[in-house]
Amino acid sequence: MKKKTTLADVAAAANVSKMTASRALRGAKDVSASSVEIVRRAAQDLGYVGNHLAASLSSQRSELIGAVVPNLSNVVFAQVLSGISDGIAGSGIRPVFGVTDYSEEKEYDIIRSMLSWRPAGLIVTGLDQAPATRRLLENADIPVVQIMDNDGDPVDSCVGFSHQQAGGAIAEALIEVGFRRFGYIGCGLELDKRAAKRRFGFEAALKRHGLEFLASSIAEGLSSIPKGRERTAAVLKQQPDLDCLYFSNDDVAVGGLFHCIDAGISVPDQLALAGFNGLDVADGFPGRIATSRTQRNEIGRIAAQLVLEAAVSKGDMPSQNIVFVPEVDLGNIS
Amino acid sequence: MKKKTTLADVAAAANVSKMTASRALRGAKDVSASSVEIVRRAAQDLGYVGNHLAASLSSQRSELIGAVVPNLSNVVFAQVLSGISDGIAGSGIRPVFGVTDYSEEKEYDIIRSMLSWRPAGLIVTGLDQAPATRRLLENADIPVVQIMDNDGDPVDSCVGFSHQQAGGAIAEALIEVGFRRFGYIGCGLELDKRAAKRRFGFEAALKRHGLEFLASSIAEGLSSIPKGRERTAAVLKQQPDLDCLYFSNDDVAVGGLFHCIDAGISVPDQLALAGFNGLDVADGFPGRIATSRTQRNEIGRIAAQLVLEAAVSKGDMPSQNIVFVPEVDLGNIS
DNA sequence: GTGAAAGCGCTAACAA
DNA sequence: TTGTTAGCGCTTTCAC
Repeated sequence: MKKKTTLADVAAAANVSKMTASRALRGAKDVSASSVEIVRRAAQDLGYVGNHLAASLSSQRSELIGAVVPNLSNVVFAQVLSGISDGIAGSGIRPVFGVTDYSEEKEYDIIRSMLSWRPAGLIVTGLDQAPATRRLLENADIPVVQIMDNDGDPVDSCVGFSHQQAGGAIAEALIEVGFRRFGYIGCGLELDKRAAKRRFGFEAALKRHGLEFLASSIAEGLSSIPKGRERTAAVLKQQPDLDCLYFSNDDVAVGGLFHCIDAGISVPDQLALAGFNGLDVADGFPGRIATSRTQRNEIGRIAAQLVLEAAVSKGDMPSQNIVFVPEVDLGNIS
Repeated sequence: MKKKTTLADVAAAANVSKMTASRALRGAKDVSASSVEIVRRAAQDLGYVGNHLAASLSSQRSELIGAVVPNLSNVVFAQVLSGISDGIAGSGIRPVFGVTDYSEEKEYDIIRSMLSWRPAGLIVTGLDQAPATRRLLENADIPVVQIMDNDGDPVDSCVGFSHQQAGGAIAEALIEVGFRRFGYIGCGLELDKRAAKRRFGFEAALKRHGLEFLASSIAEGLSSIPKGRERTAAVLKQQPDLDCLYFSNDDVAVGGLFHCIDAGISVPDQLALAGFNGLDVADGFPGRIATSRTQRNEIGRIAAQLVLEAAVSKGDMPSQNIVFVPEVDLGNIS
């Protein structure tokens, strides 16, 4: 391992002190243009790559931001990360990510491990962390932005939407256009608190109209197209006389759609399907599914910008609470 | 900002030296069980969160790994990140990601910025970096794993597959089952070198059989379902007499499928469609599209493990070259 | 505009 | 098994 060139090497090559070199490379103002020029050239010649570990340790502020999401095998949280990446573009800050797989233990470990990097801020999915995790966030003394939810009590800032309301809103819309015989199919509600909130909101809306789920199937584990397909078959076998099925998300709903296509059930005429997220792929289907479109990219971007602003203003920025409203899209239903 | 508790505080509280505290918390072996117990308890009581910046600076090895992908708005590279996350699970290493948007400049900046964190290793998508970027990687003196491609000359290790071969393989398969009148529709080949390699491989296979693309449309910018739809309409208008369309990936192909469904073109009887990636969502369609299934999760996982192994063996591990072969899936074609 | 000294919080290397 | 000393490479602070 050849010795890495350090700032001292650059300074020596440029015949200035380490401090001048440091200032020149960081673009500080109190340096003469000529020094900047000489130092820049020396750094270039030596192939100097700064050391953020040392810089952050010394300056007590790191240029890392943590992003915690429950999963990355479907596109939703990937788009959140994409938005975060956009939000910090040009700031020099690098995003560190962690995938919890919807596990509270993993979430705790990930957040703890991220905190040990003294990040400039943390973006965490959801408001329902375990108590120990919440304590970690509260004591972190850095900007924390919880995202993708709004039903609960944020630690600090929050950028999201109410899942309960989203479930209620699409239920109201579906009732409005005439559906009455509802069924529900979901995956992993024991882990995915937000999906559970949607179901709750949907069911509450049904109740307000004197309705209820006539059939319901909740599978364990991650949502997937095959699981949606299989459960749809099972539910329709048990209760064929439904006019609308609400799914925990679009993936599961697409599985339902595939079952209907196979089984010769016309969507939405014989049976309407409703999901959640507003995935692009669901848009062009012959039988469109209804959905609630969420602003995933935006949420990631804005959360990242909040962290940036809070980091700049060094603690004297009030917590923000930014609320999105997912847009109900009934697709080609009446 | 309340002063963070440091290792010294923990050591003081436990009545041992900083070194003993350090060793106890890291689970080093040369510490008595009683010391470990006392230090652990003290750390717990004080809510101590270690400082990886200081630890990494001091030990000259960081527990960060860089992952560079071209984009995160489709699921392919999200699954790569997911695989990386799996591959480093339990190691205490945290992944830092960067999104290049297929821009060589951004890629350079991201990699440079990642290197300044002195990561344990770097996982970079593709083999076709700009010369300056390649130099950066060559001089980085850390394990570098290039992924998702195998057509070219890796800097260090490589986990991927040949896009050229993948294009050739599906072409051969389609010719084998009788297709002769091929068209091509792609997006962003000017940026996505790997998509261009697939087209090249496909076209080379056609040539070997005395065939060629009878129509071709290459759109600029990111691939998307709407773009695939629109281009398919345009190509079929210009050259209706095709029996098979090859797309730059599954997203574009799904767009093509949507056009066919709209236009009443039976897939694959009247017109076969072939994409690339093997997205789950494409599986259940009424008219299945042909595709090449790539092992994205696996590739991410193995790349991460290579970095881990190389980091442990401190430089004396030879470069690896792990080759996957995407599996051709003709769907329900003949 | 520039530099010297001190120290960020930890660990390597050695000594006890 | 434990402690001491000396840094890791940078930035802060303050003097010039």
